[in-house]
Amino acid sequence: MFHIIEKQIQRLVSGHLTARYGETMEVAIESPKQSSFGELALPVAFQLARTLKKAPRAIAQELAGDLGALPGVATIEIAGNGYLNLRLDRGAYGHALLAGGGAAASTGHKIIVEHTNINPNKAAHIGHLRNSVLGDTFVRMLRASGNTVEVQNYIDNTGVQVADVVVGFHYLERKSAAEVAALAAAPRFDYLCWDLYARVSQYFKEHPESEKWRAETLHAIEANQGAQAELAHVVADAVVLRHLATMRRLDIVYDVLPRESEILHLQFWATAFELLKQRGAIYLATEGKKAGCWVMAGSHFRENVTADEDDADDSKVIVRSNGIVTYVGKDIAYQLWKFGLLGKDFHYKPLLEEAPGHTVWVSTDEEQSAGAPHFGAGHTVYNVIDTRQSYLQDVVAAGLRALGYEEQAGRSIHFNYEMVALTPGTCVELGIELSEEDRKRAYVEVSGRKGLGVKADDLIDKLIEKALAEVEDRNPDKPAVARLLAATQIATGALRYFMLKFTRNTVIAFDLREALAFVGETGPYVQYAAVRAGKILSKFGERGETLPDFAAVLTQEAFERQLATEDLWQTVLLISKAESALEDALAKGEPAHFAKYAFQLAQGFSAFYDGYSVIHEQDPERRAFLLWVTLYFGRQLAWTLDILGIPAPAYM
RNA sequence: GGGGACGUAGCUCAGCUGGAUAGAGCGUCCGCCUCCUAAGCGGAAGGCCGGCAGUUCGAAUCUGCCCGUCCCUACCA
Repeated sequence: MFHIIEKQIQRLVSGHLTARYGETMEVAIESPKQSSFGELALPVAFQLARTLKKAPRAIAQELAGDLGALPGVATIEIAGNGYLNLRLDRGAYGHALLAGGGAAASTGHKIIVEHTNINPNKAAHIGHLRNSVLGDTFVRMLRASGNTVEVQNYIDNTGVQVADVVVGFHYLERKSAAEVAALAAAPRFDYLCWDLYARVSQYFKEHPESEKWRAETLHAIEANQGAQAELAHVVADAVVLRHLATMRRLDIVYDVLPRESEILHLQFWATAFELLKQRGAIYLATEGKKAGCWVMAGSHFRENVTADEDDADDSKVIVRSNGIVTYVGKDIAYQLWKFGLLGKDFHYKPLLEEAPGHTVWVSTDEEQSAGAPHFGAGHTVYNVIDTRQSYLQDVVAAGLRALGYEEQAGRSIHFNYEMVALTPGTCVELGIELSEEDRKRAYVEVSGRKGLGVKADDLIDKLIEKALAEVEDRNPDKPAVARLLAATQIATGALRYFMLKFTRNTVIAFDLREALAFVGETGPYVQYAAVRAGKILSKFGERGETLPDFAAVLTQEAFERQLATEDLWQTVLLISKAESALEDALAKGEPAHFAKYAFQLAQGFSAFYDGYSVIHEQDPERRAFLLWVTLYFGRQLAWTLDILGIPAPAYM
């Protein structure tokens, strides 16, 4: 509701400025520093001061006089050096809230969000969790504001990481595809791969000559022939299913899994390669370290480098001298497909039903796409990828530009975020051994290669265990199944909120104690507010009472009387800002901002809960009003939690 | 060497395109459950916003320089 008023005033004031001063400008609207100053603050007088060469306060005075009555606004005051502070007409505002507002309008463009993208060669860890939670929440935010969104989870099933685990099974363990398939059928095959991957990495370090196994394996995989290729399929397919299962524990699902194997087998890369060569985006290096490689010149993706300054050292290898394309090359082909620019499409087959009525599809090279939605061909593409890969993302975007797709390159957005690292303290707590130098660092990077990290499923298990103990303690009378469900929901809420509370460019120094916290600024705190609101209403029902006819009792005059109480007005105002908070967070591209709003909303309700006894209230009008606030809060918080992907438990 | 991010309370972090007395959580200390679940609420202490200069009516926010931390700069991704 608040955002509607905000926009309306913005429009009216902006129109007035154009008419009065001939100034066209975006009218900024802020919240006053103190709530006692009103609900909206306009610093326009400051903005105008420059061009009009007048004191801000004088301009503010003029504006206050000229603007006249604004709809929904009770008073306009001049404050400070020239602020215009507006107070809303509380009665009218409350009454409008009761009547309800409109839904978000659809934009019509398809937005593609690519996230998760975990190499299918080991278990998911907390770093991957940040990616998935960030991506999934952003998707929910986009959808809640009316966008059509397609969620893609790119599977690099032919890359070096999968190859390394295949090396482990084939050369070190000497296992056949059938034997590995049997292992893969057991629970948590991804954990087994986690250890093997670390072992292989260590083996390569100690026996550099054995790295030829990796090259052989990569060749076999790319050619899709031989035992290693078969093993790669077994490993990658099984681990992908494990990743999907892990993410589903956090209510994260996908629409389609485009796989690198199809990028190769369906000649996506070959097509892109031809395009890149034809348009001179890449060239064959003939001398130096990169002789024999197809490279992209540094001037394409680096600023401040002119073509004649181009240094072979700055160039990026797209195709290795042994003929194998790099990840970046394949990603350029993939990006082209995402925008519908490649002139080719995958075939698709249903992989599994992730939720009732929701099927996740996977790319395939065999024609069997019956019933598949039309994937790809997006208008805007968000790539949720950690910030360390900025360089590679720049190369990919440069690839699009070099092919003449300037607009699409601009709408290909690297939704970057910082890594999750471990504090040395947490490593000690988890029994992870650290080197001398690592121990001195503020934090150490999670590394799959070193097997250094906290596995996602382990963390979720821990959270559920802790939540269950609390739930059992508080709800001994509830059935075990229901308690487990509540504990699982609390764990999900705690984890998702934890991953979201940091802004994207903050390195999360993962602290186990903080991640396991259920008090303070946490998911469970927010969930608890929802539980309490629900409890008020269920207790009310248990007493055999029925809700009043709000429209009849809560007239505009009644709202005016009730909202004259300052803290109640602040509570209602806060509840009405959910849509506004979403818009703000989307504009900033910062899910953390929306998570923060959820927390503030819960804080507001907790104070309300403490300060007012709803069902024991004697005055009928006040009681109806308090009930309405409770209902309104419940509705807005449910909407907010849903967008954050945080479930609302029945009790806690 | 080049590119980028960061430095705000004891700790972990928010602070929007400059704006009114710099915020939150944790931790510490003090209060609050015969009353809708205390995973809660109220209060207190705690800050030269890394440093210096500049831009201006006004700077945590913008610019430059310095100090410190981190990431990237692979024929890994």
